[in-house]
Amino acid sequence: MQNHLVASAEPTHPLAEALLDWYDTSARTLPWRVSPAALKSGAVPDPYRVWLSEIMLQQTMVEAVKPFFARFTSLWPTIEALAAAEADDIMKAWAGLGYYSRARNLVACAKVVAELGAFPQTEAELRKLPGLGAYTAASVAAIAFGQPAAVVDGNVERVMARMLALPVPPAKAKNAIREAVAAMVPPVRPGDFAQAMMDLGATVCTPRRPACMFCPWREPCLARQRGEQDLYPVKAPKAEKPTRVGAAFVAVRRDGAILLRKRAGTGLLAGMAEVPNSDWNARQDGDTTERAAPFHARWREVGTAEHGFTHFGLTLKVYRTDGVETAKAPPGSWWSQAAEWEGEALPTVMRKAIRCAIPTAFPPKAKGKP
DNA sequence: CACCCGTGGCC
DNA sequence: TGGCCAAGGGT
Repeated sequence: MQNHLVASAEPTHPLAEALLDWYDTSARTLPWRVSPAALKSGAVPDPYRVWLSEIMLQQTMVEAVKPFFARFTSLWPTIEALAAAEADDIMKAWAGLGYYSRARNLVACAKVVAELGAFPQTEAELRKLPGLGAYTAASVAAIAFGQPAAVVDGNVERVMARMLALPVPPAKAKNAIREAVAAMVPPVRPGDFAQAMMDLGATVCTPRRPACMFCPWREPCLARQRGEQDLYPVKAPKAEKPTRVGAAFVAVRRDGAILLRKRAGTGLLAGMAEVPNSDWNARQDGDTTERAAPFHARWREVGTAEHGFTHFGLTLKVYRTDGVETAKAPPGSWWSQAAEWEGEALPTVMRKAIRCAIPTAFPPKAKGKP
């Protein structure tokens, strides 16, 4: 029932026409994308890959997603395979990508879809699935199923803020933006149109120094006409970001294993692994955090680990003790051998803390030029 | 609607 | 170097 090839009597908006022409020659090649040429030749997108990529791309840059997408599709090539997987294995594979509720919703969504037998194909039905909000439901409907849905993400907001010279932050004009986009969605190639808007925002209409000379919309763009493209989108005032402090405890057994435990199922880093640690408070008077140690031992302070979360910064005092006996492992915890650390569901802040205590753990990836 | 929820790259 | 930013969703 996919209607990628279903024509319509409605005309395509001139701006959509120009954008699709630009997309035909300028589309990015992405592992989860069916190229416009392939699509025209009859290739059909895999809804599973479209959905998985859209979830991973939420608030996450393309380059960060690529290795995770490759890993996931290798481990779980289909939605049925993913639905049958152990949730813990999925959390482990997600470790490092951030926003871990996405991974929990991914598991829940996979089970629902596997039960249904297939993804629903309409925006309204997709919207009911866990982890699919307005953006993702529209994007899957458009890209995977050829539905004329209005896809509005951060890229589209920025593009439209400049097109319309919006005098307010895009978040304050969501309805106006969605309506403006909906009026442009073409009756054919709505999925390409959505991806073209996002490619335009990502490669031409960029947050800083937009490359207006290469933009298919440089003539109609109101901000560009005024030479004020750098003034948009209007920024919302930023909220203050407090700093919290806490303590983390790296217990090293005589064979080199370290003590880990699992975080609570809700809230920050829900369901992820951690080294034992104190509460993270706004202020710490003295070193009372040391009382949060998992057991009594000679804890040496070995340094601090800094980490920035979305809405607060964290400074963790890191303590280490060595030569621990196995009998001292508290219930709910487990000993993890060095060879297993990379595979644990450890978020980045915990990897930093462990690296602080054990410098050979989690070596930074070599990425610089030789 | 305001707030919560990660991470790494960039200038 | 630190603030800003990137294909949002849930509550």
